[in-house]
Amino acid sequence: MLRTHHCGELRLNHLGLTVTLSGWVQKNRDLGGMTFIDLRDRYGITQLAFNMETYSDVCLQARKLGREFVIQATGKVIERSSKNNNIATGEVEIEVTELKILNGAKTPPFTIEDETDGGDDLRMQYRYLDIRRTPIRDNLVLRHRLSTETRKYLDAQEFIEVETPYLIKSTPEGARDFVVPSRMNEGQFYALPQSPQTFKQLLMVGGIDKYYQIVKCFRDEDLRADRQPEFTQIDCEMSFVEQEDILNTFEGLTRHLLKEIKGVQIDKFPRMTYDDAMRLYGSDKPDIRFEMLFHEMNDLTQQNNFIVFDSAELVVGICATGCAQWTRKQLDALTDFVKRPQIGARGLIYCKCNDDGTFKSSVDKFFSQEDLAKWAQKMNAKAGDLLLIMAGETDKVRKQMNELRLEVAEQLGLRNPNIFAPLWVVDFPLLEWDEESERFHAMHHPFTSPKPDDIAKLDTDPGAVRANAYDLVLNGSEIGGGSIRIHDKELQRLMFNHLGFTEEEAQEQFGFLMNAFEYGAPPHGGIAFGFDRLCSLFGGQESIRDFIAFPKNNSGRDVMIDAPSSIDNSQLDELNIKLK
RNA sequence: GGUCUGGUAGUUCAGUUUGGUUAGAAUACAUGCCUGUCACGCAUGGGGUCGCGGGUUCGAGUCCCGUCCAGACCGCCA
Repeated sequence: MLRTHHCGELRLNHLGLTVTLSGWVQKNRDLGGMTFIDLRDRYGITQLAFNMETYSDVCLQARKLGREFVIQATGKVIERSSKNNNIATGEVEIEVTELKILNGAKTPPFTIEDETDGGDDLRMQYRYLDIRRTPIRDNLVLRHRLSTETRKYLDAQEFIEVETPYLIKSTPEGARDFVVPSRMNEGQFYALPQSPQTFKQLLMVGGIDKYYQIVKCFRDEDLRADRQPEFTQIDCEMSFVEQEDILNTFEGLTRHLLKEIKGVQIDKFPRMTYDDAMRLYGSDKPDIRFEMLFHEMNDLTQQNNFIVFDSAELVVGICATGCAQWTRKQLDALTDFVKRPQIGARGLIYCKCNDDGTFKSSVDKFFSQEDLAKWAQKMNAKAGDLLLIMAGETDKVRKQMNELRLEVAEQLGLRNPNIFAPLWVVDFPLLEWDEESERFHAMHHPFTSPKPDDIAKLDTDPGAVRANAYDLVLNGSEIGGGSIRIHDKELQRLMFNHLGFTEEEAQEQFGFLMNAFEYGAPPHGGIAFGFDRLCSLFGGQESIRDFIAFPKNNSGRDVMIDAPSSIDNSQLDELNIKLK
């Protein structure tokens, strides 16, 4: 037997027991007459003790053990004469009588410790060593628990998990597809799914009623800290439901996960329309852990000969509570922040609400104390608060102010990862104007149903048509999104038509779905959660990479296995592919 | 496609602003000493293509141009 116990379980009540442990050498402390070795496995660390007086052969052997050697040690569990409260097994140690090296190890390129000295690049190249570290292992355990609890909850709600194919058909809508050549069908290609969207709808036509799948999806787009080319969704669909049913069911899932994994009880999931979210937060995924709402200030700021305000479509401000004492340097840094090309604001106007009731603004030349007092009143500011104001084109300035709001909140420590504030954003627009192709695109996807009241506007004012679409936002991150789908063939045809598909294109790309709708498709809708992002939020981190066992780097490469890579000519020949 | 930051010992970094002696620190590693360590301690030692290529200069880790790699972001992600 290679081990009788693991390295995290021995306690005082095991005293006297002869045990065998196996694991990795975390650290070797050679004190001369004595040697201590920290033996590590997935479950913890147990100290092995070696004494020159009692078992000199074994002790001499132990002295030579290097980091990350794989060893097996047998001995008696004894109480430590000096205990270590920092580890769970710190009251006992093993008096080793037999020691066997199961495998040697080169010195690792970085230290296998919680605070490693290794950089990202190196850690990714030796990811199998990185995974030995507790923080990474904990993340993978968290991910496992989240998927387990998700399955428990959905199973209890009578959802069934159905696998859908990975080799499917490419469609030009949406993100770029990863493409797989077909050897047996010369010149033809599969695509990897961006999501199982059409298949889950076909499962509804198939009468599967409540479907879910924890499933890999693939998008060939540029990466970010929270975006990988292959990622995992909790994909769900239900039949005979309205929006309300979906929101309730998946609010339940989120509540369950927060309670089971984080021990957080959230009773209310507030709801906000897309229009309100944009107006009050400048974002379709507002972080509502803190207030700092937008205040539209056009009425109080325009026609005052201040050209920046007078020429603006929107003047909008936020109130940073208690920040009136911020220095010129801090305010200049904020101004630089919004003027960075990524944000692109022209400038930032501030007004300090001093403790003595006076106001100090960067536009004192144009506005009197009375004017500024009105601003403060409108923005519910008190003495000691700081007003931050930007002006410009409505869409742009909202976006810029959203960035500023998040930055200020960050500086004020209001983005606490241990606080969870979920929010439903509802009534998304159905269509979105795309400047590049000069046509409307589906904001969600082309299977999303319009609000019945708005269908008439499809011809007259397409941009104003609202959809039965919703996002679940958690702490300013979109963690899920879905919609009530179209189940009527004629309406689906109409949608494709409005999205600029010809009859033939629609038939060629989505004929299978429209045909299915002719055979009794039930009303249905669903949602998909970004599982990696959910994991990182629950783990309190910005990047999803350390919640994925083997992630890709910034350029979509796996630096450990060195993929992607070229393939040899015989493979290309077989696939009938010629490279340029 | 674009913006920004970084690349110096096995590793993490300092040094680059203002070019000039033998490129440093910590940690890791090796050797020796040490019987209660747990960030063990002490002593000694080895370890460098300053990402790569070109240029300026008497002289380049340092300045200039190009390029590669990594990270963050914008575009993109129905």
